[in-house]
Amino acid sequence: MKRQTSKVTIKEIAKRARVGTTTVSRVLNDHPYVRAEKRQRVLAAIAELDYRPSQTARHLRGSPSGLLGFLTDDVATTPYAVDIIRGAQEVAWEYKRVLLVADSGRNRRSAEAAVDVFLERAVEGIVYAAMYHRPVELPAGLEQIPTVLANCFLESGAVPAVVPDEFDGGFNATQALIQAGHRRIGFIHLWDNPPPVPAIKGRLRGYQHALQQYGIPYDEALVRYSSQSPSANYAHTRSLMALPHPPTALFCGNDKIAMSCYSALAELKLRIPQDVAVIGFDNIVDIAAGLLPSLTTIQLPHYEMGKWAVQHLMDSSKPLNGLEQLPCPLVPRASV
Amino acid sequence: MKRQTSKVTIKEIAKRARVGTTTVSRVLNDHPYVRAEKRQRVLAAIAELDYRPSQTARHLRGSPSGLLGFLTDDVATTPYAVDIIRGAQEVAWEYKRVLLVADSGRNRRSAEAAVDVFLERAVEGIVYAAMYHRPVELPAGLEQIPTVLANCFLESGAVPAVVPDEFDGGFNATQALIQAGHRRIGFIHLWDNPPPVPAIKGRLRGYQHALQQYGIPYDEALVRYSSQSPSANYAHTRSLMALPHPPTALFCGNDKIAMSCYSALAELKLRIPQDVAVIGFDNIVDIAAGLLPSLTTIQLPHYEMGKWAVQHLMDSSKPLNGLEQLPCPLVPRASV
DNA sequence: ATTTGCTATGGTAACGATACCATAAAAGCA
DNA sequence: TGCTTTTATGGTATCGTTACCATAGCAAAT
Repeated sequence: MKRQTSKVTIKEIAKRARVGTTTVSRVLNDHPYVRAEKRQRVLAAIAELDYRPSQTARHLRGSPSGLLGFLTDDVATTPYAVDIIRGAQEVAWEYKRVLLVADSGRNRRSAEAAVDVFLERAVEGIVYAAMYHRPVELPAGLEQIPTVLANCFLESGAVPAVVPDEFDGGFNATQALIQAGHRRIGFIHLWDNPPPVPAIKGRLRGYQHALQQYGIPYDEALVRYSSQSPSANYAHTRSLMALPHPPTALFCGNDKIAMSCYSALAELKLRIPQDVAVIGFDNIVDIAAGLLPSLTTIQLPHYEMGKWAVQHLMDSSKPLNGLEQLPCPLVPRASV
Repeated sequence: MKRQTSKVTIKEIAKRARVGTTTVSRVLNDHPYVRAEKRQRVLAAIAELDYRPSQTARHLRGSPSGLLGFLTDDVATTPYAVDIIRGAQEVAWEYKRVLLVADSGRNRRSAEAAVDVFLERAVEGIVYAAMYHRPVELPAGLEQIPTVLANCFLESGAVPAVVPDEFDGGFNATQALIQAGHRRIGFIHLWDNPPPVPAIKGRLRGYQHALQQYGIPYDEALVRYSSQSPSANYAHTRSLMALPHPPTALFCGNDKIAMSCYSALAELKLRIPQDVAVIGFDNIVDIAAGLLPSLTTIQLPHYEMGKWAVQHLMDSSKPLNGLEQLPCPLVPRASV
């Protein structure tokens, strides 16, 4: 019934059930060749003593450790990036694996320390996740062990990676606006981070491609690059709407920009979506569902990337490199 | 130099350094009584073969496992609740412990399965964290092992727990408004979740206590209970401002409510903070820093709760129960 | 010169679980 | 009946590490 800090071993089970340790082991791993009656006795002893086999001993004996390392660079840029962990955890669980998480905080040395810890504990694989989509360098030590990158990638492509398909997201957003009848679509884009951030190029290309596909000429005048400051976004919105031939729809590079957009439009007495349609990016639910009217936006596949990464680790058929791009679907709400 | 999947053991180090395994072990754990010259040889061998001691073997031999379990109920209500993990991870790291995370998803059975997994791996303690502040029931199995609750608590108080001091938050918010010169302070409060949610009672009591302390009578007419829908919050704001003697400041039960508040006030042509001051709760940075003007709000101590929980687990001087309430400080921005 | 006590070193038995081997009883087959 | 499988069982070595024990050289103390 009530155990103290139970450290019951297989030997005690064996003694209590009046069998050998081997028989207990056989019951645990349901091997054949155990008489039903003895199996019962063993099971009873296990229940009575609340015994659990030690994973440590099993692993030492040769079983896989059942551990996966999850390493992240923190810097919570967008809050839902943690969904990567959720996804990873979920698939790991299906494979009866547990996640060991460490947060290296963007520091090279401490990332390598974390990898070391993982290696000492014989993790079967490592997911290295970035909190926003970007190129990374691989911490030393990761070559020794199956690794998958999530929400980041190596310039060399030498390690399998899964990232959002920014192009797809940009395309979906723009297409949604076009299909709602808009032909003049403003684009307030991000322009904060250093150059090689894929979100920048991908989303813009998606925008352009959608326009092209629907035969709408690309008009440089409708595009703005925004620092992340709300007032800048506000100003961009006003400048777009002050155009001689203003847009009837705005594609915002992320939901925060869209939020500033809303206030600018409100001040201009322009109704959403009747006068101007707005679409965001990222699906920060607190923002998107909290705005009035609620914001149609694009979902980043954080959860899916987490799942994909672990799935890829566990699949024996593992191509040792490659870049998987996951779709960024539309989340329709009321602003289009 | 380049190892394959290195499974180098202490024996190989011993052989290569021409010493006994005991000597290698002594070097690893820097025990005395190893001649400097041999120590060098051992160190060299370790470096050459890229050897790392197996934590598994160490643990089997009797060392502590170095593992802490982190169990969460998911349901990401407020996105920054993950900061609990960050805090926990950070302190765990200081104590040279690693976090094993599992996400039971609010399901009793799977929570217990997760506890089982933790127990099999001999975690030294478990943090059970809820994603919003609420009373919980303890999954079976947790009695067997040191446990700390974070952002949740047991009605019985039988297990140590750390939660936000909602009263403190409500007080700080209200006090900030009072100190800015406001005497009529509206309060749009949460009223969604089932009764015993501590955020409700605590924040209201904090509000009332601040009023009382500054000699302002509590006026029932200034308080609204809001479902979480944006339109309801919008309506509440308008109803408050339509009062014969309207408030000059609004305390919103969370940042989402504040966001709706902003649009209602904008429509009423009321400027923030000149005409009406607004304060939020939760410090959802994306919202609070994204609004125009940026939103003064209250910080929930997610990060601190994570730290406190692990700290409490690791401290040998551990009272086996009690409820720690962590302060919810003001985050001043531009809306007051 | 003998005893004591430090420094230095390596052999070996655990830790808990399982694979392998040996054994033996029971069952199938000639 | 004798012989081969099949079923059932437990002893033991092993995984990698460290604690314990034994041994031995050498210096200081008697």
